[in-house]
Amino acid sequence: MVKPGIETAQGTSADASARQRILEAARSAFIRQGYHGARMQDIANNAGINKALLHYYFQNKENLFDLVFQDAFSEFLPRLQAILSSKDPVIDKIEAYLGAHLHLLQSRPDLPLFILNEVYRDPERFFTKFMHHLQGASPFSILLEQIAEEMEAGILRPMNPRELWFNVMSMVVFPVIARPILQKISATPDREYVAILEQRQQSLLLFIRNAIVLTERPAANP
Amino acid sequence: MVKPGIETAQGTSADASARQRILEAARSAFIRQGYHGARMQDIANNAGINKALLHYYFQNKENLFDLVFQDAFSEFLPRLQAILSSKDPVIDKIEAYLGAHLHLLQSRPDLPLFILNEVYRDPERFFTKFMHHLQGASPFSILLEQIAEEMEAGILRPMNPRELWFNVMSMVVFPVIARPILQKISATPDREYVAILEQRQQSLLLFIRNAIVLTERPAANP
DNA sequence: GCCCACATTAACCATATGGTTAATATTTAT
DNA sequence: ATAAATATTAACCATATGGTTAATGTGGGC
Repeated sequence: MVKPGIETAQGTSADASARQRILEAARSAFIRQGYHGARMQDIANNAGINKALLHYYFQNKENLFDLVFQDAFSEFLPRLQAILSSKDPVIDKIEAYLGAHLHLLQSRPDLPLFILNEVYRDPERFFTKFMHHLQGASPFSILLEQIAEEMEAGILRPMNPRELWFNVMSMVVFPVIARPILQKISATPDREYVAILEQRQQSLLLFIRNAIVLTERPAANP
Repeated sequence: MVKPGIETAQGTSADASARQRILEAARSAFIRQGYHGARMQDIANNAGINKALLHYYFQNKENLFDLVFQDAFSEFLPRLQAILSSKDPVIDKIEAYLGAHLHLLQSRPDLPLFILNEVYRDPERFFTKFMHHLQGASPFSILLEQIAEEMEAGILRPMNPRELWFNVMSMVVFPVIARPILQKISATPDREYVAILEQRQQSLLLFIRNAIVLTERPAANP
């Protein structure tokens, strides 16, 4: 009856099934109900196992949550950093970013709110536990410099580089997390909202390009 | 010992003090911790009263929450609707909207996440309980038509009117609710982030104008 | 066949939590 | 002054909740 140590990786193939089912149930619960809203009992039920087995594998709620969160979070930040680390011009990076992040959001639309809530629940904890690796000359700092350079070179309209990037991220993420409200107040049918999200890479790129590119201004779509 | 009926308004002036303190403590608790995270005991303590008095005035947690939420929500939606109902050109409406919403967010930066979470907690409940009044030819539908008209008139670049509006709202709200993350990954000092938010009405208007206005394209700031 | 490590469970436990009761203050109207 | 109405409290209560214990299964190596 020796308990496994603090969980870090997948575990052996033998326990993959139960352990995996627990993790999936936990993910679903935490993402949909938040940390406080999620119930260990529900997670156990949905995983088809006893509640004690939860603690056998994952010690306690917080630990289980951390694993789920770590998983979700690492699905988002590293991908973006990879894109931003290329040598392409800013507008190309933006295009790549739009594709990548919008694609991710298509399959995991609930991740952003999940992450935001955890940040607000305990900012200190979040930064020390999940963002400790992010510091120094991160891809973002590099991108900001690159934006500034292209502005001086007359390629991009002058503005605060940070704001430019905030704008881009905002337009990518917000329509997904605020979908229920936006859809309601704009009286948009489900189908049209889906259609908008699906072709958003193009329309957003156009919007952004018009907003920021100085030379070679393309007209709108036909 | 007659209990008050379901709470609707302020109550008499006599009980304003205790009742008001409770409401403020509740608002603080719910907004910061969410519905599930907030504790009735904490609310009572912070209001400096007994827990039983909570139920004397507000029956139960859900009811208390609803009052707080109703309050918060009505601080946001009606204001916007008022702005959108004017007869001004789209770009002017956008400017007014930017000013109003950014100003509101300056003083209540935690409202959006609060609202979003409630929507996700129980969408049905949210729509039936708090958005029942919103239907038919709402200010938003009218705005969308107006946008479409100005596009046909060659004033605005052609695009999906809904998307245009989603973009505007996104860029207003998201940098506020995602501030902790955005600030961290972009390594922005507190002071600069505040500065950005404070002058955002101008920079955003410029950004949006460049993105959507066809004729009379102003250059960037000097 | 049997030991041993791992997996799984039923039954518990302590506490937190939303909510109630019945009694006591305090204010208000007459 | 006094009675009615309102405000406020201490003590409870039922249940939900995260977590533990001790026993039982179960599969593989020898």
